Amino acid sequence: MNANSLIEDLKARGLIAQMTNEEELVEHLAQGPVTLYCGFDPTADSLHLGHLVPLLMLKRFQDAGHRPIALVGGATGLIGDPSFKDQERQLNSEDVVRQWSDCLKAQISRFIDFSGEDGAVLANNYDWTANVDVLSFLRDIGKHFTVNKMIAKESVKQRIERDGSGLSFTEFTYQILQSYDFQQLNSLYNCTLQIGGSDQWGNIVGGIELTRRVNGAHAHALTLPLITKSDGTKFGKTEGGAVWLEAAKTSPYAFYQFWLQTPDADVYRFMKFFTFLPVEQIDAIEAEDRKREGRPQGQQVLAEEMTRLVHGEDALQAARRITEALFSGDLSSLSADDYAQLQLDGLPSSAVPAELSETPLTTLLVEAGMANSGKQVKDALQRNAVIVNDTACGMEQNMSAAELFSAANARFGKYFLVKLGKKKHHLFYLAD
RNA sequence: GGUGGGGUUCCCGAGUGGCCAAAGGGAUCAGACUGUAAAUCUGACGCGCAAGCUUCGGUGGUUCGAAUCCACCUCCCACCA
Repeated sequence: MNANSLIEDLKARGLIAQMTNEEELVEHLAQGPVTLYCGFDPTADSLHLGHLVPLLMLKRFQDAGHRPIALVGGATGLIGDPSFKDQERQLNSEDVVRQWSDCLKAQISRFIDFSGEDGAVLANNYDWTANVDVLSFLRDIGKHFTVNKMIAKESVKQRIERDGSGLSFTEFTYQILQSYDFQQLNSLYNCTLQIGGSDQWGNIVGGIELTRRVNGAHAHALTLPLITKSDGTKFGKTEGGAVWLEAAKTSPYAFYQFWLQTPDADVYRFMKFFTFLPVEQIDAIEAEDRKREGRPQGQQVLAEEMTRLVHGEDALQAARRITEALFSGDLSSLSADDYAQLQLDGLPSSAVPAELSETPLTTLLVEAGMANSGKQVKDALQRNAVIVNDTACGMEQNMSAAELFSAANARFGKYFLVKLGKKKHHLFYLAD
């Protein structure tokens, strides 16, 4: 893919929010492989969906022949980025941040190819920040920043002007640190492009300026749009919170389901953002869906692409098997092996407690993690929305757990598939 | 250090002595309708199957009774020094 078509493709996908001079950037990219970077601060032990777009963007550039640097913010993660945050954040301990940094490194490696001499680079800004002493920092770096400009940045303006919040000097300094990263990466790797979410524009531009002043080098910026949902709610959240890229935190099945439930109004847009399918193909799918009656195929395609990309082919197949079994409506067709497979595939499951005579269903299902409180289960019971092996249960069965979960009622003498509402499933099994 | 304003259930935000587990909105969950979509309508929404239990920054007090009054403490914000 040549430089122009890369940018053209990104535009067609709606993946570009802002760029520094487009012509210059296109020309720069055309002149040969460019080294670019994107930073990921360790704010948790896993990346989540919000990180995926920039991460994949690095991959898009790599696929187009450029060299990405994935920067883990071992240093910046200790400070906290105030950009567009309405509150000061809690500082995390160094140990925790270091641990999280390692987690992120492992994840990032799954998406980008770091092998080979010209392969991608995995960097950590802790390496060039930790040993800078205060005086050098203030004299060599701080001198290039005017507070006037720093305050004027849109990303911190709210915090400075708004009543009821403040901005600590610590967080205020963040933009200098990030600028320093860019300048360092420019020196170390001749990195000339930084990408990031559109909220990073201010920080990136700061880095461009510092790079010019200190290194005399010309650098570029490209930001990605914030992913929004058509209904205005926040993208990437489910009942359980963020959708993580780590299988242990968000199972491939849950991940697959998340994408499958994408609203029609968002699905084609998301396909352009998140998948590597050509834009024409996505447009074709959309056109086809428009013509067909009933259920569109977009969500299916999106869910498969994403699950395969993040968790791999095997995990995708497992997620599909579970989905097939649970939503086809016919549980009687499942064999004993199928039940065992569901469990292996990652359907949430737990053993039936030995003594149930005193345990209401509400408690049992809450303990299994199917609901947050007994009230929710009660609500479902009152509407006959709790189904144990195809038997709908009402409030009057609440104290009948022992009977419902008896060996006599178990499938293959062992399994109980419990459904709460339409979408929550849990496999109970009798312990041997 | 001074003065003033504020801290209410996941979030926003009413509530100034009983009728308050606490208005309203948002988020969320369930039901109907559908396509595991959206929109709409219905219900739930501190905890508990229930009896009942625990909340309104903290502690102590006044009172038959406090989120509401008093004292002290604490945190946040604004202005002043």
